[in-house]
Amino acid sequence: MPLLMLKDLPRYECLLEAAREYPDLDPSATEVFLNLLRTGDEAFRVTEDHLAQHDITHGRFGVLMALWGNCHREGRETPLGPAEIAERTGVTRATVTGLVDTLERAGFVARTPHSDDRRMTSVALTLAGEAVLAKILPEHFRQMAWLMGTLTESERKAFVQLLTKVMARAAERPVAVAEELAVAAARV
Amino acid sequence: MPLLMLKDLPRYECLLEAAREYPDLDPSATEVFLNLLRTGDEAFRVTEDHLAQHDITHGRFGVLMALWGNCHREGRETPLGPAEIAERTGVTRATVTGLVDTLERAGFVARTPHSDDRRMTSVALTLAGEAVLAKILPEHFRQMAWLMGTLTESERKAFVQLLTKVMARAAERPVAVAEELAVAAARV
DNA sequence: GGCAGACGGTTAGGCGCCTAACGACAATTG
DNA sequence: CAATTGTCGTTAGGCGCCTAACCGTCTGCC
Repeated sequence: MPLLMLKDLPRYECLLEAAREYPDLDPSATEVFLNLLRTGDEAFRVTEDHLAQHDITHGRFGVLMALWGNCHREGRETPLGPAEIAERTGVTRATVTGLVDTLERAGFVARTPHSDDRRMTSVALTLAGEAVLAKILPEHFRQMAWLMGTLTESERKAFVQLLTKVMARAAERPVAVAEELAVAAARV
Repeated sequence: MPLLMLKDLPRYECLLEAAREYPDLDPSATEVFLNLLRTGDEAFRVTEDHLAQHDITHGRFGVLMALWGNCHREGRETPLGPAEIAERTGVTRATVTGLVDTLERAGFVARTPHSDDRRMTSVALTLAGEAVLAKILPEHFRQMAWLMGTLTESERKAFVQLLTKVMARAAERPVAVAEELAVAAARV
């Protein structure tokens, strides 16, 4: 998350006070929200710092992981097109173009034209790309394990359930936004 | 989070399988990590979309909120300098310069030179800035309340505790990174 | 067969964020 | 009082990400 969050989250009393002026403010919901974004950002930066040591950004890492195989090389050699990579990593095709440019310049991936469909291009890991992944991944996994090291297995399970609930809620957003836009349009 | 996350998180069986090849991979830790980043990103985007309707980005919003008062206007009129804003919002001073530029162009904040110390500049909300906040905040609060609406009070409490634990762990990161860099330096 | 439309990848332009470096000023020191 | 050191805000340059628009290519339908 390229983000930006209030460094010192507001104390709960401050939320309670603000709630008196803004009846829409739900103190406990706000607290969860702020902590969620803040923690996500913090976790993000932990891995970001590590990846940076290998000149890899999260964007580039996402591309490499997508090429590495979604469920760990389902078909062994699975070259993907930029559109497919964009789909799997959740960025736009335009962004993938830039990321692949950088990775290709670094020698970690290679573009090869598709024989059947001349619109398409295949992107595949090079040996250097596999090598850098082999170098990065163990430490990357250790980072995640260390970060969650204070949580017991049952805590982790509960954590994932809570996150999943919120994620499901957020996924309904398009509907809410559509309604909102409709309301906004009606107001004009 | 400017981010980028695997759109479809890997299934747990895939993590188990990958763990066989990479002993450092802790499946449950990885699962929590991925869900955390993904959910944080999703929540981030929910508010991002709403703010965008008012031509406000998260960066700009952070500046406005910082000016609005950390614990909701502690001293009523509290003009801040860019350095202070950067400190509170967690971005660099250079970034604040750009954000304030944009906000000033939009008429939401105003810069005034400091009388005592001529290095310093004060940034304060204008009336238009307060107005746009008054327009945005109610809906913003509603978004957060809606997003957490599926969670009970006790779930929220547990959630915050889990997030806090991970955040505390992440805060230890500088130490770990320092050690790592020392190791890397020793290797050369 | 021919043409409209859909789809692939890229380009152009913009914003947020960063680091590194600058010029102006203030505070500290000999 | 002069020189160093530190701080403040800004600038310059880079990357990731976006949207909008662009070409080249394939495809479906008549």
